[in-house]
Amino acid sequence: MVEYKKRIAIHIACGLKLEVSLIEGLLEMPPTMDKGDFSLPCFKLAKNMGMSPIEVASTIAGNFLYPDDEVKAVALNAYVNFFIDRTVLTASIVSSTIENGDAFGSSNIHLGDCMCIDFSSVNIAKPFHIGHLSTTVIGNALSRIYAFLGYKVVKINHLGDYGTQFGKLIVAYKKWGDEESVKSAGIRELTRLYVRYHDEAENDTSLDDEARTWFKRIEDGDDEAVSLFDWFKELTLIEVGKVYELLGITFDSYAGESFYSDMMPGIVDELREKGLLKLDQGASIVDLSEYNMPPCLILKSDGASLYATRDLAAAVYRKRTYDFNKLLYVVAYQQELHFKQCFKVLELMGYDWAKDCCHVSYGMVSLTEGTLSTRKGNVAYLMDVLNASINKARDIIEEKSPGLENKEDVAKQIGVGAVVWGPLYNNRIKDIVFSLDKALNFEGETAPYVQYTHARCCSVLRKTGVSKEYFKDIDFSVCEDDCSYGLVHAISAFKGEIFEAMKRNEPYLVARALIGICQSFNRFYTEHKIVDDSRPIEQKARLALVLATKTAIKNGLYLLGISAPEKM
RNA sequence: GCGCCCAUGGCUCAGCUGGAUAGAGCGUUUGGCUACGGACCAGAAGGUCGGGGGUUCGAAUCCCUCUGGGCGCGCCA
Repeated sequence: MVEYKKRIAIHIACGLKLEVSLIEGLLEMPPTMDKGDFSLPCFKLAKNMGMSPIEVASTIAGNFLYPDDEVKAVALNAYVNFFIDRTVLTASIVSSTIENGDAFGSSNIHLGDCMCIDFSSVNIAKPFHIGHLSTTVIGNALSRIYAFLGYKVVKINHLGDYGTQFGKLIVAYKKWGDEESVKSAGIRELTRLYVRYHDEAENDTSLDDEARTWFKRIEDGDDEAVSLFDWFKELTLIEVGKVYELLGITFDSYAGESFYSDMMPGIVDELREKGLLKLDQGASIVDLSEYNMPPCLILKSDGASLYATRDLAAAVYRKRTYDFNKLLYVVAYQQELHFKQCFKVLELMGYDWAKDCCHVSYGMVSLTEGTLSTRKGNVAYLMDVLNASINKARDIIEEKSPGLENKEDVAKQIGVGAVVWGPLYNNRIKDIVFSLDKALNFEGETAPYVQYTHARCCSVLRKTGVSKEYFKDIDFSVCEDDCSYGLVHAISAFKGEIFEAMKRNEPYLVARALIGICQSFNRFYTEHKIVDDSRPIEQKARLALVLATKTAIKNGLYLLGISAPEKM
């Protein structure tokens, strides 16, 4: 498709003696299929050539010649519409899809490049709730998309395992908790303790002093403090590990905030040596007023490091360790200023790779009851949501496919897919008001719909039992109808959307491309009889289309981190 | 107060560097299983693209302004 655009542009440009790139930039996708595969609006050219747009269009169309008549030009008002030979294009796209199989849509243009991605970043002793869903699934999808385009990807779970909050937790545990309850209820018990701490601390300020002391003891390596903290950390990792396993997500590194704590003095020294550090109201800052930003706080007046200090240390460490070409932070938009400041400081430190750092921000998640808050106990645990969805999937399977052999696995694949779909289907920046009903929707533009379409393709292919050998010498001229050709277009668009998704760090482009393929396919499916022994030519061509569709859907779901069951 | 972001049918959202009648899904409504999976498909109703200016042959898209909402703005992360 892209190749055709280029070639069409060359033919036009040569005829008019103009730059190819100019014409290529003007070529666009027509709004409807009856206007062809590409179109050229002639308004701008008309200005250059001193003719009316309509005259230009008919001139270009009249002079347009393409070898073997493979592409035809038709003038329509001020536009020239180009029609590619449907049989030729279908053959090219379908056969390349089938040949490439699992690699269809992939590329090696970024081979040798490295991308580090900081996402999910769970907090120790806090539950994995729906507020973490976006960073987790968007980060996972981007990891796969980049890897698909050749990148070596390093997935980092930047654990929130540092701060006074852990002192608070220890205080709460020692006052109101016990080993047994924590062992049996895990994070939920820790959360209960944490919430209680905040309730009690409202009337008792001495608690905060105790908390600070306990945190200091963690930092100083005090045995009791450290072993409690390590225990909480272990419990957390076991529990979130269950969610990651269900989601099929793995990490290459769990280096969290505490991991960088001993690198902090080095960063502070470096900032000082480079003359960036300034004392202000007792705190050490990097002044960014010149760049129209508030100062970046490096050290508190008591000398303790801050959030930004650790992120600077982490970035430097990652560059040194992985030598990335790109470092993505999948973090909510609330922290936009923080990252802008960090990246600017890195730049001022003389690191030209600061330009490779990118904050991939996304919208806030709230419940209909209001903002999520662990402290206020207003949470929806991700595991609960996933289980509700899996249960629903199981019920539907019992009803519709009682004979399915691996029901439980499939219920998980579909249930998880439905929940994960939400943040992957819309522009990242949109805020989300979480609704269980919507998360558990299995109809329309949803993951189960895509999975269903995939299973349908598999079913047809299974029924005919054809092998790879069967797909030779296919006559695609029987697939020239709008419905079939629309499907070909949808499959063809998929490849480009993967690239665009990487460029914009927007997985939803892949998800939307998938929906497009599914809608076209289901239309095709109801309009055409695919399996038909009496018409072997049609059957072969259509089955090839089915196989190509299946391949594209499978790869697309993979990129989004969603399973593609063959039966459901 | 300053800065960033958002605003498209009842709801949730697409709309590529400005281009041909603004597209989907949900919901509402009318139809379609004696072909290969109805978790599906076809049709209908429903939009002054938040308001107002401007640039342009052409604006949902770019600029200005107003309104409404979200987020951020020094010792939390």
